[in-house]
Amino acid sequence: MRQAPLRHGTMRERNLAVVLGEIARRQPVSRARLAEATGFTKTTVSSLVASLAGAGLVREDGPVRDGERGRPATAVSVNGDRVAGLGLEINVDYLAACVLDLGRRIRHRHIVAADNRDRAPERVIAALTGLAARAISAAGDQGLSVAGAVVALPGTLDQGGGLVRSAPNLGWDDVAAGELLDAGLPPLPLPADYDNEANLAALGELWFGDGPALGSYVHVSGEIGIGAGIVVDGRVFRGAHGFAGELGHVVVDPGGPPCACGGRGCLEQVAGQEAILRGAGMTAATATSSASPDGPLSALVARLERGDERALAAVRRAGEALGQALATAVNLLDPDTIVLGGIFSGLAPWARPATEAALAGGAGLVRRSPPRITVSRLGGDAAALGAASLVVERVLDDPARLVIRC
Amino acid sequence: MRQAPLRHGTMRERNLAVVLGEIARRQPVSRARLAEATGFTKTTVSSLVASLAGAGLVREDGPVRDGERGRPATAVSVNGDRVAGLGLEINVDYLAACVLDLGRRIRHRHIVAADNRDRAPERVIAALTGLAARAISAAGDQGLSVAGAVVALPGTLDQGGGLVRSAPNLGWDDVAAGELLDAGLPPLPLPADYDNEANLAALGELWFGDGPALGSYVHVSGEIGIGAGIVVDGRVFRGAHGFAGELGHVVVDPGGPPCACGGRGCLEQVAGQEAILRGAGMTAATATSSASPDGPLSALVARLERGDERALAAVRRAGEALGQALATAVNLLDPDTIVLGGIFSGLAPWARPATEAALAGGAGLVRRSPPRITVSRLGGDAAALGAASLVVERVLDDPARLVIRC
DNA sequence: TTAATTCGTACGCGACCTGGACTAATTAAA
DNA sequence: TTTAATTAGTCCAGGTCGCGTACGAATTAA
Repeated sequence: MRQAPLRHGTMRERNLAVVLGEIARRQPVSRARLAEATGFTKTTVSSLVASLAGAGLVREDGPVRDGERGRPATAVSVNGDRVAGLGLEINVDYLAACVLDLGRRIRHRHIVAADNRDRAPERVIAALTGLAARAISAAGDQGLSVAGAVVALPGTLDQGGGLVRSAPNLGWDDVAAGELLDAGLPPLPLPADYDNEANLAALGELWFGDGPALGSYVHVSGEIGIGAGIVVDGRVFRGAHGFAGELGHVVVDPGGPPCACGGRGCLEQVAGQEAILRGAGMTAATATSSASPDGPLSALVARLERGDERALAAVRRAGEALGQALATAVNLLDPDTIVLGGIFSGLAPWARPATEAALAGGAGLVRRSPPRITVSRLGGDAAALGAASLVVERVLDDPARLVIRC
Repeated sequence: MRQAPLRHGTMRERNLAVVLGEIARRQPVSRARLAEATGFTKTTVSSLVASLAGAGLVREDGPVRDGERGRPATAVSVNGDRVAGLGLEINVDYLAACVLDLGRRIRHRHIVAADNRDRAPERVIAALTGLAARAISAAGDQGLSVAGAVVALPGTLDQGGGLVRSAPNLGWDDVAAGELLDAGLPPLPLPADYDNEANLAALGELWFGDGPALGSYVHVSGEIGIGAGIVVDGRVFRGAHGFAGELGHVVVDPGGPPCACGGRGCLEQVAGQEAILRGAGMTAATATSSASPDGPLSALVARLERGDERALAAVRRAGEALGQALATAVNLLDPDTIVLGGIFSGLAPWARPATEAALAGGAGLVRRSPPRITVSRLGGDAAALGAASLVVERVLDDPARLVIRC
């Protein structure tokens, strides 16, 4: 890997990030403690903290009387009241926006139901930029300035960002979503960025679920299709072109039904939302005609709770197929943990035993124990949360860009 | 990811690596050109080059008269005559050692046939350290000093390095190979390191095959078992515990024969060397009794060349199964290229069409085109080459460790 | 021979971390 | 209440290292 030349300025930038990261990790912490933790001298820490405080990223909490003898320390912590990140999400049946302050507290959260299937990209994006504008002004009302935005899209993106190669569920092909959004969003200190919904939902899990304790993990995020976000050491694994993690097209039944991707028996054909509903004897019509406000899925859950045998069998079958696919993923990716998100978090009580059994059967030899399985507690806008988190993480990872400005 | 504090010394270390890397990339190159390429001033480049030259890593080639007007440049290039890397390999039926100079030229290469199945680890390692000692003295005879060693082992290793969790084909379980080797190898400037044979063979491909043009790739390295080395941006992807890339246990036939890993229809059971031989009607006895010196595989190849229908069908079936498994790997890992190594490089003429067909059928939707397929041209000691390359790469990546010493 | 051009080095400057001395604020002991 | 001990944070001199400009060296073109 080609390394970048280092000069004094870069050194300072990195060290700002080091200290800010340590502050975030230890929250109220004295300069002296920071000096110990980082190995810098107290002088250096003071200078770095002063720069960070000047940018409003860090705040002095006043002296702390901790009972120890000696001069009391002045605690330093991340300033959650000045800088924020904006997360946006376009999905098949809703739009979402979410503002997170630097302490990763949710300051604004707005989900709008909207049927975006086959709607013109321009109109969808216009609606989203409207949401974004409201979010930014809501942030401003709380004294927060939005440092940047990340947008979650339900499709495969071009590596660089803005170009949506194909979002089958939206009916989009080669849509320059990045350009449209850049034009519609107000200018922000950090450039806007775009990523796959599955990847960002996975990151959401990192910051709002079990956190860094997850280690390396695969986050399954199925809605209509089935995707997976692969996170290794806190970073999303994207592969060479950003298409990694297409769990939905892992073959679990070589003789199974044909899939739009050209294969047969892809996981999506067996464990996708439509397949489950079909298996449970619920046509799309049955499902939508039911009085459930949250879509066809809650109707299914209702049947499961009632003990409907057909529904239970369909979900068990889906769980088993998911476990088979995950066994493959475990053999290839070796994660610590599997996180069940998307529809599978809601179906976990019924699907999980089958998933675990299939997983244990298929990934045994090499690793002595299969990975832990966790169920996501995040709601539908996990990707928007993850997107906003990513902005926050970027600021914490490279605060220099804001230090110069502010 | 936690970043390390940066001080002046670290800055210098990195910049040494930057300049050395640029020199390696542009081979005979003037200080002025280096200054342009890196963005450093000429002064800084001169200083860094002087340090590198002092350690014997870099050499002045004398003035170059290039026809341009102005003072002629003095070309600087990597000094291949002072520092070398040692690669070692333990495999089921041979031991190998290989010395590479900093220019990645092979200076010594030695393969010894040895049946290491169920031989005591101590004896195998004693034989290997003997090979290593001979390699180091051969290097010394050429004026080279060996900077470090990397050892390739055919099994799953503990993340940290030395501990072999399980090497089923050797019959090893929880063998502290690292400690045994550290005791037997002479002390070298860089600490010895250990890695899976599949990972190192994949790296060998990077430096001796099609090179960095491969981008991100999956290198299939089947001998008895089937493994894969995953390389992304020039680095091996190891997963959370170093067990990533277990392609051999991807399920390609859910109802297929049981595997030692607990699953059914693992790729290894369908496309492993034994399965192919069995499918071709060659018992282990037939194969070994045949007069082929290079093991059962060349007997198989002989039959294939003769047009033996049973052999052809078995290899086609294996190729197809491999393609199915690779389709899954492509969906999850999104590589640029697939490299067929191990037994599959020899069988490629017969297996490849089936592999390509299965791959194209199973990984279509998301990526518009399946990845390129390449056949490795490296021999059996690919892993030893990769291991030695890794030492060289470490020196080039962080020359500071040698600059201080020498 | 002179001008133009390019290469590499010398020397002073500035950025930034280091280290020890110093001041500040508190607790424990006298 | 005073004094010693302890801990926090700042100040200032010092060192490392990259930057920039100037300059000498070596060559080609005029």
